[in-house]
Amino acid sequence: MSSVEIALGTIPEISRQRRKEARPAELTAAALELFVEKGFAATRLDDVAARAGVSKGTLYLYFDSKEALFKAVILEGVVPVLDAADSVLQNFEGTSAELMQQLMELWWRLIGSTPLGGLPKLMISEARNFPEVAAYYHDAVISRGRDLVKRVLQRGVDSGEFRAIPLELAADVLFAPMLMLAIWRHSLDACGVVARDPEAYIKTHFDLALHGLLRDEASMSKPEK
Amino acid sequence: MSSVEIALGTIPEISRQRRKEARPAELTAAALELFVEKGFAATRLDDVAARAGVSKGTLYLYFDSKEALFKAVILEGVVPVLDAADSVLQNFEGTSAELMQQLMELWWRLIGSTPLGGLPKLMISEARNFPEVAAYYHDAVISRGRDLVKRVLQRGVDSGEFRAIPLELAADVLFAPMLMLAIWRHSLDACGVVARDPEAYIKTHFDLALHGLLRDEASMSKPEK
DNA sequence: TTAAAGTAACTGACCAGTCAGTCAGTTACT
DNA sequence: AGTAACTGACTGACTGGTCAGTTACTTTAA
Repeated sequence: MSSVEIALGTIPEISRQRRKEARPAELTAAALELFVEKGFAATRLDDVAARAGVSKGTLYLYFDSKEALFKAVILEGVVPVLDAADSVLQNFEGTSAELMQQLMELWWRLIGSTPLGGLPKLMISEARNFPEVAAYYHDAVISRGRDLVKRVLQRGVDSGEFRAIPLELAADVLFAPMLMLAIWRHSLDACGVVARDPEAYIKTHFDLALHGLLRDEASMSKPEK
Repeated sequence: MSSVEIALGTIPEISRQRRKEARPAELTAAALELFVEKGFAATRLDDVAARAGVSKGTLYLYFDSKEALFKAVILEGVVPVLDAADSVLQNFEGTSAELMQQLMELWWRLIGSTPLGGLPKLMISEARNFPEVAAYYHDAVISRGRDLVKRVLQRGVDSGEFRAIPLELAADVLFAPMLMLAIWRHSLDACGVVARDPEAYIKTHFDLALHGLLRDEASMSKPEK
């Protein structure tokens, strides 16, 4: 009966006032985890609330509907970080290859390896069920990210470091392995399959992106031997 | 009242006997489309049945449960094609670069651009909800596909055409852009966003995979100018 | 200092709609 | 006449969303 000794929350020593400010973020964090794990439709709001340490009723104090919660998860997850990359690009001094490596590692550290790394999987899974959110995500994240990569490539081409390649297409091609790394992590890798080592994967990707597979260009034009 | 003039199926002129054989495939085809579009949980069996031109009751004559239908969709989609690639590899005469290009185009023609191209998205979305199916898919498709790519790479390395690279990682990295191409097609590309041109995308990927970004290797060691 | 009144945050039982799964009955073929 | 294929109304479990009631804290006043 007495609920005194049952179910102490994880962070009980905070006043309700202060907690109110933290609640939306706690709820969206819980929702992100569960949406990524189970998908939007298969996630129960009771579970989201429970994981955030509140009841379902409380969830509805902060979000009007399940769909509103979904949108909040995306919008909140979208805001940060992309600016950080922007300023790295602006102020960078070294070669474009180095810049590229830096950005790849930055992305993995700040997004890929964090809970935010689940967003690509989530957005891919649900895009067709939430076209407006998908459109927003496309404009706010994908276009911007692609632009960033394109600018790095352009920088390399301008300096003569990179070959001339179709920027738009190359940007997508070069970012795909990073996306897949994050996606694996939240899908098949999460069910017992032996996962890749992210560092080594990124290193290999970077190496291939720069040098390609061929041993040397000469052997292409000259007959072998 | 009379259902005579309502809702003629698409292929009405076939006897029930003969239809019975085709039903499972018709149902899994309809289910694949809807699972890929909406996800497993959000897909209604009434809709699957309707799209296949039957009632829900009929669906249950062929599949025991929604989950059984899901498994059938995956298992059926998995069986074909991979063998075709195998034999191409065995009998190929040209350079490994040519072989790689052939296989990439083959994959896109037979899988990526067909309804089967939805499987990666579906499997990624649902892997954690169906770990056993994911494990099967991993063994039957992913491992085998990865092996195939590894063998192509090995062939190139052995002949001196390719540099020595970590096979396992490189295989994943090089296949990622192809997977993403198929995934885009069934997620964000399907909601109004301007889609890439697959041919051009694959061409760029192939070019980058072979030659990399750098203009020439020499410029790496020598100072520029 | 304490107690009473006030209020914002929170709860969980409940309701209404949905959908996987069933089965008695119908239809088309032999 | 017999039967295999098929139908669609039905049910029971589940879950998104609501709201009357409870709890934890603050303010007022004696």
